[in-house]
Amino acid sequence: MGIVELQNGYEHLMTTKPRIRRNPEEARSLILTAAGKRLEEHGLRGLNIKDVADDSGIKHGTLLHHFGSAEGMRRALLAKLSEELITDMSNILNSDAAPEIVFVELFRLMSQTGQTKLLAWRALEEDSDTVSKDEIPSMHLIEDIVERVAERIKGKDVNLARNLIFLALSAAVGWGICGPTLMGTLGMTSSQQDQFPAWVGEQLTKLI
Amino acid sequence: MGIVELQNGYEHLMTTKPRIRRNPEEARSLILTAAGKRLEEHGLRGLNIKDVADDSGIKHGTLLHHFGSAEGMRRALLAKLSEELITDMSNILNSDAAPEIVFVELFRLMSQTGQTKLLAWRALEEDSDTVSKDEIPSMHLIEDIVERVAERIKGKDVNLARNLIFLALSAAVGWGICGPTLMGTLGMTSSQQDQFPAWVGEQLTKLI
DNA sequence: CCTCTTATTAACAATGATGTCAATAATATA
DNA sequence: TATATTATTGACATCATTGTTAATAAGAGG
Repeated sequence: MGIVELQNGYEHLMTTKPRIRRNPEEARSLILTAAGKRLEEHGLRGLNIKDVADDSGIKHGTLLHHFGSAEGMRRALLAKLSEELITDMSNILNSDAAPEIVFVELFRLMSQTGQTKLLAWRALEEDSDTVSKDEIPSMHLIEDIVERVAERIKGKDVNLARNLIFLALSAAVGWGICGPTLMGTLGMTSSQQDQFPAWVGEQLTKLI
Repeated sequence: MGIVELQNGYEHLMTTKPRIRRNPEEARSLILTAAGKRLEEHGLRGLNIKDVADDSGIKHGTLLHHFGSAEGMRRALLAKLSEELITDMSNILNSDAAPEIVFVELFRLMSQTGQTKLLAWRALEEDSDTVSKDEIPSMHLIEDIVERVAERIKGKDVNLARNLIFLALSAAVGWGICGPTLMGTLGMTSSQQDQFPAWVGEQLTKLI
């Protein structure tokens, strides 16, 4: 770094600044990781190519070389985070754990600020075209999960299973998005707040 | 408008452009209404003072005069929308309607894109300091509502009432934020989707 | 060792958003 | 009517963000 910042008149002594040359996947990965951190810590305004590039230790021109445009970078991040979220959800729903545990885990997952911001970001993206279909990973296994839950229900009611899963998911999402705020206005103590996920699990289990 | 756009050399004929002078509240109201529309239709990027001013039929300098800064305008909008949402929620919860109806109404409220974007926006606002406490309208009546629901419960279980209300609210929020997307990946038909709010109402009523 | 590809970089250009300021005019108030 | 207040406006200044380009150098493959 300092090598190139010599006083004027000594340019002939300047050593060319060494370059790190990464392969494309590595560069893209570095950038998207930094971008994800920025989204968590600084919100959407943090997702500009200059700051993301700085955090990744590269120049913003290089970033543009890899993603084409600032929008391109953002869409890539959106796709990556969406995929990760779906994977996490699937893993939880697909586990052998008891229903109550599953619900608590779902709530825990959605409580992470990263997931909250991801969902909020997606909700804010005005035209749904911005998120092209093929960027949303398909969730083949979800049908298996629905059936597995259905098996625990008397009469193997698939629709009931689907509704229950959806209720759990949307409650978890709502909790992640504005749990603390709502809790506050509802006058809940923090211990009541902590118990809420478990309580939901307990109640929903009753509906099975 | 056209009056001032005469050819050069005729400036002496120019009539001074008439000015509309509004009182401050009216001006602020005009601006925030336009801003709200832009948030719905264009997302966060639509909330810049130039576009909002254009939509309100005023100059952006005037907007700055009333709100101090672009951030000031956004915070004012956030406060206004939050207040409206809380009011709407309170009205629904406070109505005499049967529980199932109440739940359906809550879901309908949250399905409006305006509410979705509001919540998403709030979730994205990085530092919670940005939303100062006094901008969130207090919800005194909520305690009354909780008690009224509790009266319908055997044993007047206030905590149960609170939890139920919160479950309904967070499910409605989750539905508003990513209902369609999740529904799609879960393989629900559109008629199943339409029935979901009513189904939730039915189920939650069982828990009373 | 030579050549080709391309990741990387600095410097610059272009655009957009935010904010400042002095002048003006509408309205209230004396 | 005369004066004070302030909402309004255009023109300008500033800053941040995005994008472009030509030159450079790291590494792959011959």
